[in-house]
Amino acid sequence: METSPLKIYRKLLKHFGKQKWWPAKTKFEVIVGAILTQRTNWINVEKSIERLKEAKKLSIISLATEEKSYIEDLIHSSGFYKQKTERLVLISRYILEKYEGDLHLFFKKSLKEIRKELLSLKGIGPETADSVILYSAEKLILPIDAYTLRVFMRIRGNVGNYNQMQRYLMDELPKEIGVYKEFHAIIVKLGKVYCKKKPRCHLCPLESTCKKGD
DNA sequence: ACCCAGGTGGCCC
DNA sequence: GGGCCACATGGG
Repeated sequence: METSPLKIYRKLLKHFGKQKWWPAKTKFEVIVGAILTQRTNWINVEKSIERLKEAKKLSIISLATEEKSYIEDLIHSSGFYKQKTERLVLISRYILEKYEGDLHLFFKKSLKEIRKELLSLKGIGPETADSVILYSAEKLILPIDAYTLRVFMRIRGNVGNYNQMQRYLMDELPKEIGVYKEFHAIIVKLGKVYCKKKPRCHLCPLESTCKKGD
């Protein structure tokens, strides 16, 4: 029975194949998706992103200046649409005002600085910040989501809080952006397919290591 | 009619 | 530090 994160990662890779995250065309689209998907099914997020694109509002300048009620309408399908509109507008205005609307300028800063600035924005918590840093800024940090905590809880028992889980996994995994990107994506894939409330452990690739139940 | 989804902030102790 | 709640839609 092997429970090391790297072994688990390899097993999941073999089972599911590469996920090739993040599904977005631009760095800014990653940020928008990261905010919209907070506690929300990705299908609903895709609809919002499509609507933003059709309306030609998927840009820093548009989201920073557009009427909020209009953005609320465009992202309606993602739920929590008032909060999320606030969050999209806030980060868009931040990048516009502090970095001339140029994400590359923002991402030239150090990982620590970027993380600190993202976390200072209301509505950007650790997972959203780390997702933006990994998939948009493409720097070395591993986002921890509910699935990650659940999966490792089932395999190892108590896993601690966000920071402890993150430290543990980043310490165990090869320090490569590509690995981190795939690892996070494939854990989400596992969570979507198998680790629902009713575990289907007999089909799960981690069956032998899973303690079953939470 | 429930339950959940690629969280976060506010409040409480 | 952790526990609980509001935030809201759409699919199973």
